[in-house]
Amino acid sequence: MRIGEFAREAGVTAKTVRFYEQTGLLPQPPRTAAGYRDYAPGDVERLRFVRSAQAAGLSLAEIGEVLRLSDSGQRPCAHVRDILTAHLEQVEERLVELRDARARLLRLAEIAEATDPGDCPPESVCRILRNHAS
Amino acid sequence: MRIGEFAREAGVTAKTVRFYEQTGLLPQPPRTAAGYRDYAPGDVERLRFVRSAQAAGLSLAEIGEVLRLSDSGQRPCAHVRDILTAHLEQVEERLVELRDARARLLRLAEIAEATDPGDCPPESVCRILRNHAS
DNA sequence: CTAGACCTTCCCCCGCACTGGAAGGTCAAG
DNA sequence: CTTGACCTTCCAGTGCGGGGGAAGGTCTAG
Repeated sequence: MRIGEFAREAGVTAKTVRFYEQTGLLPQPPRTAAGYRDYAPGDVERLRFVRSAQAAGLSLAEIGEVLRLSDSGQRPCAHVRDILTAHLEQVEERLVELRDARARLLRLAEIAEATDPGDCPPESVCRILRNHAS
Repeated sequence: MRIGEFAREAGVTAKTVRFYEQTGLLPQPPRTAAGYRDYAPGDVERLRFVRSAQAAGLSLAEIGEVLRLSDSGQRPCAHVRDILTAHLEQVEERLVELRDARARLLRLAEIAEATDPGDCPPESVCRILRNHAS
């Protein structure tokens, strides 16, 4: 199986596969006589794992840690649990920030509705956006 | 007023001020005989405007558009409203994504709780993270 | 035999908003 | 006179996850 088909099987590009190999997420596969990468059908699972871990919000570095643990024969379960917990906290924090941002934007939109361009003193850039930094 | 004080007045660094000048957000100020940037006290308002607009979620590019409109004598109100509306939509979308991500993480955490390392077949990397991409 | 689809390595580039550091000039206080 | 705080320009790097494209080799169908 050459790199194009291998990549398609997991829904990524050949570029991405080479990149993952370069960063150590995928091992270097054997090569054909012509120098082409030659993957076994079963190799796709590891690539798919990378994608689902990514979909769960893990960074490539974190995925690399999990893979290295697994490759060294350990069960990465505990480490995975830690990572998931940390990510959950980050997501919660980000949700709070985003809700704040939404509240700010709604407040500004309200001000924008109530603002007549004629009211704006010409010396300021934009009344709507002013002085709401706090 | 030299750049350090000017920057402090708005809560940024001198580096940032130079960067804003370089990207066209701030005009080039006059220089002293020694080549130092020389700001008038009133110049701080524009810098503060940049920071509050940024706090409202606008990118520097968007802030630049608003400033250019304002500098050309136009009222940027309508444009500002458009930008705010677009940002509100982006924030809503992002909130949906994050809520999905949280749900995924909670599901995975549940699986992690219920998983005994002994149950994991050695040939897969990590059962917790597998096959939950959808 | 040739077109075109695929593969290789290589190096640089994207966005975003800065930040770090080198090498040098300037100014006020002690 | 020296120290140290400040300023100047210029170049390069950060993090993240790849993407663009050149220059060249290989394979397969018609």
